[in-house]
Amino acid sequence: MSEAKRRTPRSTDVARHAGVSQKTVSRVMNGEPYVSAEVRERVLAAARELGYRRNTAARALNLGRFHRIGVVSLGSSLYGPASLLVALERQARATSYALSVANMFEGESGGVMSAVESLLDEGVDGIMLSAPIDEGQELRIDPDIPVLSFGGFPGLEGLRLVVTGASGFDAGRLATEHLLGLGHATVWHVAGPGQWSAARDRARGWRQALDVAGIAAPTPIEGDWSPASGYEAGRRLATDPEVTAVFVANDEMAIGLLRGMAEAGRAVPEEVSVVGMDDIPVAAYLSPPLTTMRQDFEAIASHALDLLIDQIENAPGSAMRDDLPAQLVLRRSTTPPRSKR
Amino acid sequence: MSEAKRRTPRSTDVARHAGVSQKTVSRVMNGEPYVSAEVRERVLAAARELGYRRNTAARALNLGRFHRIGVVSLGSSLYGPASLLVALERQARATSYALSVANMFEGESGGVMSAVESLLDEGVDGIMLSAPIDEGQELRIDPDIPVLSFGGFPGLEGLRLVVTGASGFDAGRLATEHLLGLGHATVWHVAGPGQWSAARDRARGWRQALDVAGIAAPTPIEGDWSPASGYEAGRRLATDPEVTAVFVANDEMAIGLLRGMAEAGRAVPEEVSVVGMDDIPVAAYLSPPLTTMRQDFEAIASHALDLLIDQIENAPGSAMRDDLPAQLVLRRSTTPPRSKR
DNA sequence: CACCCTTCTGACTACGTAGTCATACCCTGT
DNA sequence: ACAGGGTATGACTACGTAGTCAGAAGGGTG
Repeated sequence: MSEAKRRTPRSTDVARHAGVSQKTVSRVMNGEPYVSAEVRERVLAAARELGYRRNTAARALNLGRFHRIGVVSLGSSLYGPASLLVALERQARATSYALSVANMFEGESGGVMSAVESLLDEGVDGIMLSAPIDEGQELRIDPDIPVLSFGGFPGLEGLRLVVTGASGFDAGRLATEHLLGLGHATVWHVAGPGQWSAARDRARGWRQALDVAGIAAPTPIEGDWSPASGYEAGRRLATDPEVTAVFVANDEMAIGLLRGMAEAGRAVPEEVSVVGMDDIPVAAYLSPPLTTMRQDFEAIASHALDLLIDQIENAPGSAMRDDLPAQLVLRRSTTPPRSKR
Repeated sequence: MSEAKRRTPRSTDVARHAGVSQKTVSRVMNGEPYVSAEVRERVLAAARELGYRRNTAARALNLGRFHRIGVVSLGSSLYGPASLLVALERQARATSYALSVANMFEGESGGVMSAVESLLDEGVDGIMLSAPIDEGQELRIDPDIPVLSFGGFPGLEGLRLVVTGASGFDAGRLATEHLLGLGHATVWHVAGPGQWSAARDRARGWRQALDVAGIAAPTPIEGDWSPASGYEAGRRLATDPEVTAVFVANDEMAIGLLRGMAEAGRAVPEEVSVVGMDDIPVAAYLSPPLTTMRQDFEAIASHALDLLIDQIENAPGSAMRDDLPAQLVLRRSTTPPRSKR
């Protein structure tokens, strides 16, 4: 092998090696019909031998599509968004699409738009808003490019949009029903930030379960997903003896709340039952082990990818809305209230 | 604007609009010299007006570079790898490189290679092994493509490789020195899986601190990063009254260990001091709040990107090795042993 | 004033793939 | 034997950008 001439092989090299035309190589690589088994085999052998790999850039240029989906996620290691991202990447490999991630960072204004911009610069065919936040400003994206958002909010008008829920609504509902089913008179709620769709979904589910039971919903306390805010909420709720059951919108805040309760001398679950959300890996090893809601991120990711890819390849998009089921993971932080034991 | 004709504008459209040649538009977009201020301004205005965006595919095809770095990460939501990923994405935006992530999943054999393959198919210019695991098999990657690994292991030979550490060694050393400094006779270690460079780095740091102090290292217990494995380790260590200080290789395992100790009736920190690693967000809200080691992921990411980009653009690579400092976050899970109080 | 050098601009073309279209071949039925 | 339809292959070309090279315009020097 002449040292000087070595460079990454192209389809013409494979073609020469296999004694066919470049176009035939292209056909084989794309699995097109109308190639004889014998030629297909020869081409594949030549490709293998030369270590041929299709040039993505040339492909994209020719096809006018990049086969790439951009995900706007959150620049944090919150378990929910991080897990969704992992699931998305895994599911994406089963498709012909690659994934690009752009994070927004708290405190940076226009975080979503700057993330979206960087994705558009990369040339993505569709955009996914994985942790949609209402920044109070309109989202300006070319209406030709499909957008999938996990939850809607004002400012999305005029986009080629698909909205899907994750499992927030179902989770909120189930968690609340579980606590009411244990005999608690009502259920308090420590919510996520109101600008987050995910937070609003969970709160809606909670409220609906109370409504169905004919119970007036207490004022929810709004946290920021952090353990610190859960701790604050815990300190506050601990002072009210009426509080016997709390649904916390994520496990990180629930951990903070657990500690707040402990410091205030309120025993969990003896005096206060707590349900978290996400089933983070450490949830089972807290004191007490945390009852929580689990989302099936693989299913959510797969569903979202299907919807978005369908938008990219076919239909000229219309808004829709659906929600996937969540699952209760029963541990020791919930129990019937004193009065019912 | 005629409805039918609208499609994404190309540089020739901008050129026509601004009354210059396509090449001049290219010059302006790339910030090349030898363009008069007046023309530059006109071109930029035209580009803005038309919503022009360079076509990445055509650019990549022409340049022969994709300006994309592939990161092989772990398909889990372990705090460490997840945080590094976030930091990498953030730092990458300051460069001209985009990031692609491919996760490997435990239990899937050849996980690294299949992740690498999917990155190479995307056409990345360089590869980063973010959580390098020794799978016991050689890594077969084209020696032309630079690889940066956070820690070395056998099987990387023959690659165009740069090795850098994260902060594992320093963290292990500092954690152990802290515990010895409190007066503990020795320090036990709950390590991560031996195939992980990160786990080995931390163990090396721990062992080195003991060596320097002239203390024989107890046999480390190997976990798998999960709270469950930490719990097992905790139950085991709790039975040995000699154990008064433990350095745990990540916070998730430390949480499991805390619970294992609690269930066995061993008080932390009164009877056993515990140092974790990572400073996960909930660490401050555990019972007791966890003393732990913090890595500066932004610095690690930025350093790694610099090294890899340098490899891509310049030097024909040589192995090197360095390590960044870690920082002790002092909380309440560590205290001097009974004998010294 | 001729010359050269610097600054600025455009025409032409390569990059590697897949779409379009033309064509050659083979089998089946009459 | 021949028409007709499916099968198999190749020549040519477009995709949008930036590199190369040629050349025009302007300014300073001997």
